Amino acid sequence: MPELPEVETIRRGLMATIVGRRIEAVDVLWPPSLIASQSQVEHLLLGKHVCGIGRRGKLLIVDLDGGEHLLVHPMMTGQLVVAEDSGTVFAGGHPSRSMLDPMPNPTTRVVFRLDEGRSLFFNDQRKFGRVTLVDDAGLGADSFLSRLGPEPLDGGFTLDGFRRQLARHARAPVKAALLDQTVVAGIGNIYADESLHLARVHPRRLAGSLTAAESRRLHQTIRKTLASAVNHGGTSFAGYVNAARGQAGYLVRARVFRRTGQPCPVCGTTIERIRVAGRGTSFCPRCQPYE
DNA sequence: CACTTGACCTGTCCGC
DNA sequence: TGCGGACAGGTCAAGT
Repeated sequence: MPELPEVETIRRGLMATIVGRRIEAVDVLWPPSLIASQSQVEHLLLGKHVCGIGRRGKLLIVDLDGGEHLLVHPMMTGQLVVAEDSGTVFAGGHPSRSMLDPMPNPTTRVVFRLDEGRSLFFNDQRKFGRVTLVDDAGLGADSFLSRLGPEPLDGGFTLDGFRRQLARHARAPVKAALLDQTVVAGIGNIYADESLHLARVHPRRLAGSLTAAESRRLHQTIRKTLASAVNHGGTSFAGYVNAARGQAGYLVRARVFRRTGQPCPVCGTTIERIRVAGRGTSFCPRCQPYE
């Protein structure tokens, strides 16, 4: 469930805690989590310094000197935790367990031992997440990275471009289009529902059926919703603790996500839950009428 | 090409 | 109490 705001929050945490550190050892506890051969780990990873942390959509990019990069996709339950030998926890991500548990914990898949007594733990309860080692060329040619749509909080996410993408998916539910990472990068189930509610658009409306005003509203609410979530440190769930900022703050502000059966904050109508594009979907039947 | 569905996982919750 | 099944969700492969 880490979407753009959660990954951006992780990125900021890692900027403050592992940039400049050297990788001294890599412990692979569950091999499928790390897409890199033993030889690559030994020759391309060990001894390298972390020189920057980037992000593209929901993908975190750890830059190493020597032109190598670790692409981290948390998928649903992946988290990155930085801890010191003393036990101090510095940064986190979406949790499946409390990040204050001792590291490694039973969900730990890969451990990057760093200098100065620090370690970066990749934990992933459901084993869907991946850490992939690529070089500069691989960064550009990566099939996933190169196909991503624009960053929604950058100038490249224009209204005209968004409308063209909606037209391309004219016969799909608009929510399916929002979840398509080639349309716009970084939106997942939470912020799709939140953006659609704020824009007063029913999630099952066909993308090609939106009026000019509706697509303009949706373009705006995507940016507004994501920016707000980034400012609040992303959406947290039970057990999530970010040592730098405390509990991440967006969930209590959610308007429809995980609020099935509760009153809509705008009109008081009961929030309903339906299935759209294979995903659980919450919406307000009054604010977001199908017609 | 556009769009939908199932597989991948595992912890949790539900009904019997 | 225990068990089977549904559910959660991001991406990709395979299907219509």
